[in-house]
Amino acid sequence: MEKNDKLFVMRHSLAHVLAKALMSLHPKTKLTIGPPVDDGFYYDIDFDESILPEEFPLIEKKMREIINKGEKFERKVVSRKEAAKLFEGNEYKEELIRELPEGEEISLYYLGDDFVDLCRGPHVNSTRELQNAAFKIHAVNGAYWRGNEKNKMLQRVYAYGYADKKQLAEHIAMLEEAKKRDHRKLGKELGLFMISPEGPGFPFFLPNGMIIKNLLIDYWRDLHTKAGYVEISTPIMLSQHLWQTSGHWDHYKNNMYTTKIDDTLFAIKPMNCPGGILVYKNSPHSYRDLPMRVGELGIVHRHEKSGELGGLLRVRCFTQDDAHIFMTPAQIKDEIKGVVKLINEVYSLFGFTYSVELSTRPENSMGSDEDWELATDALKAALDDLKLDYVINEGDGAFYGPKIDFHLHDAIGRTWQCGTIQLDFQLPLRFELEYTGEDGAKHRPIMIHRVVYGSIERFMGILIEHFAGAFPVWLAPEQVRILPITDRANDYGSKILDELKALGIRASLDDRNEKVGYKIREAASMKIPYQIIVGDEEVANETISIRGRGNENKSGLKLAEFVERLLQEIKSKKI
RNA sequence: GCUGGCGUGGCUCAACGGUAGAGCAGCUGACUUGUAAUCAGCAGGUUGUAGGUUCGAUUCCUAUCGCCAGCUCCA
Repeated sequence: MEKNDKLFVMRHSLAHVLAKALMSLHPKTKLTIGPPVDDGFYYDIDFDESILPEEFPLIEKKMREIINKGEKFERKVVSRKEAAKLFEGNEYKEELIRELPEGEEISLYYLGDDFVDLCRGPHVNSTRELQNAAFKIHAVNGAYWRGNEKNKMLQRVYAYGYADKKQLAEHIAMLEEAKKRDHRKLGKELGLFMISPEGPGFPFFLPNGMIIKNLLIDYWRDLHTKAGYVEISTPIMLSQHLWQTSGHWDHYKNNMYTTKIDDTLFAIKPMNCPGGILVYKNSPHSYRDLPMRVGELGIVHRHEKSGELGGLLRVRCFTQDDAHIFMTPAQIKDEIKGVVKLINEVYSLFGFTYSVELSTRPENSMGSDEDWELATDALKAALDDLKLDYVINEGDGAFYGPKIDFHLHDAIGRTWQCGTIQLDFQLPLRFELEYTGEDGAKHRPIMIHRVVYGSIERFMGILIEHFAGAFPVWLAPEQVRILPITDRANDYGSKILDELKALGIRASLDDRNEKVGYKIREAASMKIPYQIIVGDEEVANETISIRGRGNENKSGLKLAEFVERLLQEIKSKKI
């Protein structure tokens, strides 16, 4: 949504209508801000009583009344003094006015003669232009003033907002559809994973989910071996001393689980890097060894706040498909490009669309300005070289360096950081890493921390929603199910099963005494890519009938023909 | 962690101050079936947990745990 385009202006105007409606229903409300968002608009208010969902229709009715009156939006430029006087007693607006840069015009927008808001605009001329607009208040949530958890929590009233009823209905229908592909629901239905109340945020992989996880890992290993990576494994728990050296103790302690062994404090690793660094330090290195690309499927634990957990997308224990690259400064750009290409290859394989963000230095960080600048520039240069579109996320980097993040979308359009490439000058310094250069002198290597999947858990969550549980054949926990029509075909089915299994195909035989319709229904609801149906006819002719996802229906096939096609699909990782 | 909502058998849902009900799944039996649910029977919960109010609580109140949405934070 472009700023100032029609939809944006409409939503923004509706936000003012919402504010006016809220003010008229609750005169003690203090208005703060109310911008348009991707699917509508919201308004943040400070009001002592809770706005409850029961009230939504009432608010909507009030909004409709305002719209039907055809009230005018009128812009008025005022002095700082006048603005301050007008909003006296509203500390939020006072703060906003105070922070407006000297010399900037302060504009107000009146809506009718009894409502005014501090606003840059633009707006429609009259609410008459909103006659066709369709909106629906759908939530009220807490939100900190200016997004800072130290500030007061306000009430954010959210509404969907579209140009007309049809578009609104489509959006709501889309959300309903999206619920069906929620990975938590599918994870349960398809037997992929579970999370027990005995371990909030600690996912269990069930047999079907484990098949997918292992396949993702197999693919990852293959890809990385080809890309010149080696693999290590480092301990899940290491001494406090190590985390003090790495800086995690100062910057990340609140998220770390610790335990005492004898008299020494240990921490369960929240990140794999310090372990990887100990491996690097285990032996001397020459410039000839660099770049060294060292991968690790590391299980990390982080104490995320309880309210932040959600399915597989945000957990407290996850497997990072991590790797650390140790290199010379001259190698930075090529290495970053190499990783970007790797990530792109993987995401393309699954048909994901993703967005790229470059995150810069956060407040609570370590290292010198020069290093940060150098690192940030190197990341930018690599992205520019590859001509990738990206947005800059100011202050969102890791405490040890800037990063490039790759964001994937879930079913309801939320984005989740998965892949990330982080450049790090700090840890090599703290751990005094070195290599011997061509000149015979010691030099300090630079590190890249990078993940492709991000975490296998989160990636799988996205994957489940992306495919709505209907995984590509190469990933499907069960690839083929054989359904005999009567028990006269059971032996034939069993023979087919043996042949498929011998080829490494994940197949099963449903020889229960049920009608074929029942078996089909069950196999289809498990989203199994192919069903082989065999009855008297197939037994007599030594053929098979297949049912593929997507209504494919063929009979009189030879098993060999089908197998050939199946193996091809698996090998090519067709989606 | 914060704000709001929710928490009934494996799953989906009903009842809502007066001894918890259905469908699916499960088990048993019958049926041998041709492309998305064959029929019958049986079994299964004291309503997240702990208190409280009440003659009586799944239903009301308090605390607590968990889940969901959003905020904050993050792979």
